[in-house]
Amino acid sequence: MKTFNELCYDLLKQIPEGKVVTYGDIAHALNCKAYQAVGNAMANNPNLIIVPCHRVVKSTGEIGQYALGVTRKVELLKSEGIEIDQRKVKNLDKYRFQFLNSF
DNA sequence: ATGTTGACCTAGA
DNA sequence: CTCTAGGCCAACA
Repeated sequence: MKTFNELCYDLLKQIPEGKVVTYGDIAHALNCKAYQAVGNAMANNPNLIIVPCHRVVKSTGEIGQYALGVTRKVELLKSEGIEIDQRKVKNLDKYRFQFLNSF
């Protein structure tokens, strides 16, 4: 049994380019409400290259945080074609990626 | 086993 | 819209 964090990384790896998700979405995909645990998984940041942690934002549309800094996170998101207003995602629902089967 | 922490969420004022 | 308070879950010391 992989840890909750590993599951989070798996889900993140499923996120395609130009798509973003919220911490709550990841938790919901795991049929749980461990929003904080998801954030903790990102904070652990085991594999920043393999896991696109930069595609995870808050439910309010704010960027949240990033290991390399919020600025770098915004740059990456904008590089993927996502419209961002300084520090908030404009059409979050438009770029929202919905996980299919988490089981 | 208990307590603290964290890249959070929701609701109420 | 902004601010405050409570809750929620897993990982770690």
